[in-house]
Amino acid sequence: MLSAGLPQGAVPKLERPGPLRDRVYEALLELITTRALQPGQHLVESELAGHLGVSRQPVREALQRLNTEGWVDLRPAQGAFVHEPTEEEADQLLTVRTLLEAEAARLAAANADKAGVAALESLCVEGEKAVTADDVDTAVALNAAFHAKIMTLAGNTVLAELAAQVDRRVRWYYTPVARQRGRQSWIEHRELIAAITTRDEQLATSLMREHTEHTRRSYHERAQD
Amino acid sequence: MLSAGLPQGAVPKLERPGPLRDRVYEALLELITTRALQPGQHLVESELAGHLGVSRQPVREALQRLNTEGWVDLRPAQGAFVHEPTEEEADQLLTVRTLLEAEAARLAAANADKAGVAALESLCVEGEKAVTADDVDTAVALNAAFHAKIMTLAGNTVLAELAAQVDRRVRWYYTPVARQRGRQSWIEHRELIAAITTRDEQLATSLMREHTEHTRRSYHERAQD
DNA sequence: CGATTGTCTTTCGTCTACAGTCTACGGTGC
DNA sequence: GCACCGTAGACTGTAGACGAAAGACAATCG
Repeated sequence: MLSAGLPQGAVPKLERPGPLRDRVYEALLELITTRALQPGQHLVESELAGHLGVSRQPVREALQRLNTEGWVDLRPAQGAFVHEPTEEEADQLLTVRTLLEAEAARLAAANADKAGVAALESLCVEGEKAVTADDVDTAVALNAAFHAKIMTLAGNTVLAELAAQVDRRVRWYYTPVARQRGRQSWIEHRELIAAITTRDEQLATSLMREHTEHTRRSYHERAQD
Repeated sequence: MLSAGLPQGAVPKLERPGPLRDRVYEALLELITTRALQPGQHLVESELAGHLGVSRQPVREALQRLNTEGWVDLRPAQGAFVHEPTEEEADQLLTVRTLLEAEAARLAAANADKAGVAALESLCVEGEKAVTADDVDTAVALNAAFHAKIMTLAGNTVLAELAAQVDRRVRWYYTPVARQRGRQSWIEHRELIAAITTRDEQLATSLMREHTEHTRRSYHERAQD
């Protein structure tokens, strides 16, 4: 017996660094979403490589992935540029997000079990707490977690992956808005939980649709300021 | 004036080879969709590189892109393997496709102009011709073109890009089915055109939803054989 | 006879080097 | 003074080489 004296599952699995390109990818994505790298900025491979302490190759691979996912534009023989969101694109992206999220809500209503609903409620409570405490960062994170949980409950992997990508970009475009729309958002979440609990697919769908549409409206109102 | 004696837009744009990785990408995608590379097969970089007459680098970049789009699985420190579709995944993918296509139909109904409808009708006529002539390959191609045209008419770039990816994978999974379901498919297309012409968004949505659902049903019936 | 360990091959992950191409700037002619 | 051309610099695109990890197989020990 090899596993004789070992503390069951507590073996840390020998945390491997994992492919370098992935870490570069995450680092760059972080830099982009936090606006450290601004839209339109020219990303020079050798610069990034030097700055991150790696070679150009992993940087290239990360940039290519970012390109396919719409974060950077890769102009041939010229290099990578941080994608510049347009009004139109943001709107289209939100349309798609509404679609995906609404479907997820429907599937979640169809599939959710007690444990799932309990998890949602727990997140909701935490979220309301964060809003009350004016802890915006936590509130935003919990909001993302809430939507992610619904995706999980929907049980559709393909849908989840697409939604994850779209969601992240939407959050990028709409960060200023998301930070405003705190309390109302969690009220709508509660209604959604109720619909899921009672297995009302129709209601869950339309609630989620309304919910994301509210975000769109907030954005356009804000844009007029 | 530089463009003085030039035949307007007939300048061949100086056909540049374009990034090598893209051509490798297309080549590999072709090989995968045509089953020349079978699901589960181990793709060795150096082999592919030698076979295509290029270095390993462009092959790597193409593989990474194929990975993010779900065509191959990239196991760390082990290499690329052609993705193996599962029943469950095919079903989930079709669910998403239904969503996206239905939304596209709705938007197309809202936006389509005379020229657009005319183009759809033209494709429909061609498609029916191909079916009558038992020209399956052409019929399949025209079917894809029809759906792509609807996407264009919808005018949502983001939606179109997602749908293009999902569609291609669905076609991969369901090729055996798609080749069966010829004539009925084009009848449904005609109904859809009618709905778009009359700007009936509701009808267009539900028709498209039914249309893709029929494909799912065909698949499951066939799976029972 | 079975399990384990050591080695060996294969293949990936990363780095370095070189050639092609685009951009920008300065000089020259009108 | 303005426009055009030529040159230089910088960056990307591609190729080749080296080190490292994973899997397979055989030899060895209990």
